[in-house]
Amino acid sequence: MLAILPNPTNTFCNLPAEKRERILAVAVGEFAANGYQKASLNNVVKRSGIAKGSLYQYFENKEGLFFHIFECFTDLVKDSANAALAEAANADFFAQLEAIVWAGIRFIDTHPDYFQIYLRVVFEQDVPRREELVSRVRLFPLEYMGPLCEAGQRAGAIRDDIEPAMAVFLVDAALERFLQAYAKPYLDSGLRLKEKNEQQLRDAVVTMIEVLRAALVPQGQGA
Amino acid sequence: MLAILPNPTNTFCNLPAEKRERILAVAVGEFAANGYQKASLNNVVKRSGIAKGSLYQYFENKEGLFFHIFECFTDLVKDSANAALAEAANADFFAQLEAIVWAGIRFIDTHPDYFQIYLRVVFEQDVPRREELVSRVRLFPLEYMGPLCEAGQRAGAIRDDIEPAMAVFLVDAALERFLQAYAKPYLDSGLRLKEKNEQQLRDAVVTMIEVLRAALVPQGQGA
DNA sequence: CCCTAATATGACCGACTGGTCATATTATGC
DNA sequence: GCATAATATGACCAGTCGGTCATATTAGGG
Repeated sequence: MLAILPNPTNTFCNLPAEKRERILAVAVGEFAANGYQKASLNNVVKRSGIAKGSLYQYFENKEGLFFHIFECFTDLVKDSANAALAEAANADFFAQLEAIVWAGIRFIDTHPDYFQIYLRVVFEQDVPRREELVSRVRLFPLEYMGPLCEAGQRAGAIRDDIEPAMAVFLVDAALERFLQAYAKPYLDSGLRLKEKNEQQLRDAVVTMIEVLRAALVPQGQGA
Repeated sequence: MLAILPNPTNTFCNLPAEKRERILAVAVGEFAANGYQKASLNNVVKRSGIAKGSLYQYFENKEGLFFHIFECFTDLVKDSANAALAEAANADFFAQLEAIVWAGIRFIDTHPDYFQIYLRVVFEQDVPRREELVSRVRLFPLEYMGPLCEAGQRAGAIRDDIEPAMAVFLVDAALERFLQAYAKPYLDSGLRLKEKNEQQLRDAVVTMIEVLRAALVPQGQGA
């Protein structure tokens, strides 16, 4: 399924860690700030203090650099989600959703530039192999949530009069938009997540999960 | 509140309608296909068969052209939403939501390029005065939905144990994402909206509204 | 018909882009 | 210490961009 992305050269991999990470950090910042097309390799080499030619000994071209960054991002996402789900493995469906939301919030706090790059990939058209990149990230929560919803329906925890796809859609929309709102205040429809303190944020998450539970639990079966 | 956007020149407004609309259509296509930054005015003049200098007699610069296009877009959106709400003025909250969704679907079918430009403005960082532009479009449904939710709570049609902001957030997230999914199949989490026929699409809309109703109606008060 | 004002034109500008390559520097094995 | 391979360098390239401007064309009023 997943086509292979070009790797950095050995020369890059053998670089001292400090230099390697400095270049990567500068490049991540540049792509986050400007998007794929407008990101300038001249800026990257200038700000990371290396020569233009060196960059082309580390990566095949602009795409190669970008794909490597995106691969780092997907690795970080997978680690983050797996850790969250491991902790909530035995909890019920909605508790697992809550764990996913918190993992997302922590991810955005820790790696805002990577999340910004992800948003750009999702919504810009001129990113090379965009749909393939998006699917690499989205496949994970979707493939996880689909079976979970179906299991919930079989167990009677989720109403069975709606398609599983619709349940997944609504949950996915709410969760993804919640994280977008957290990262981009002008998307939060008045929730003002970024102005909330820890406790208020916690309340907002709990409330959202509670409303989703009401939407998906069999009718007449209150919270 | 709303700062003034630069207008096209009189020269542009006095152009024969055919020529004016041809230029506009080409420019809309260019911005939709490439986003603000990568959109090429050289392409616009080439494809619309006018001289480079003429474009700069019609608009102050690239921003001026883009702002004019966005203003056309917001006018179309307002007309579309107002027409939908006028028809559903006396219906209940959820019927009005359904009308909004259908207006959105029709808008995307009729003006796919404009919708694409809107998505770009929302999720790209390098669009001039982006947040102001986004708020011009989002203000409308949000200012409309907020009071409607509060009225619903006072009338007992919407549960009053959640903040109105959270109700608005969830509804807005579901509706907006539904339209995004309709416009961009890789965002639809498996709903496969674009593969549905008219009747199946209608069912999907009804189901989504039904699920939202379950989420927001007072507990124990079934559909 | 002519003069003026409005409009149309495209060659041209400086800035910047992703990418190349001959050359310089450093590391390695003997 | 020397030859060879690996790495680092930045001047340079062709192409594109948004934007300008002197000049050509057209339109309108007297």
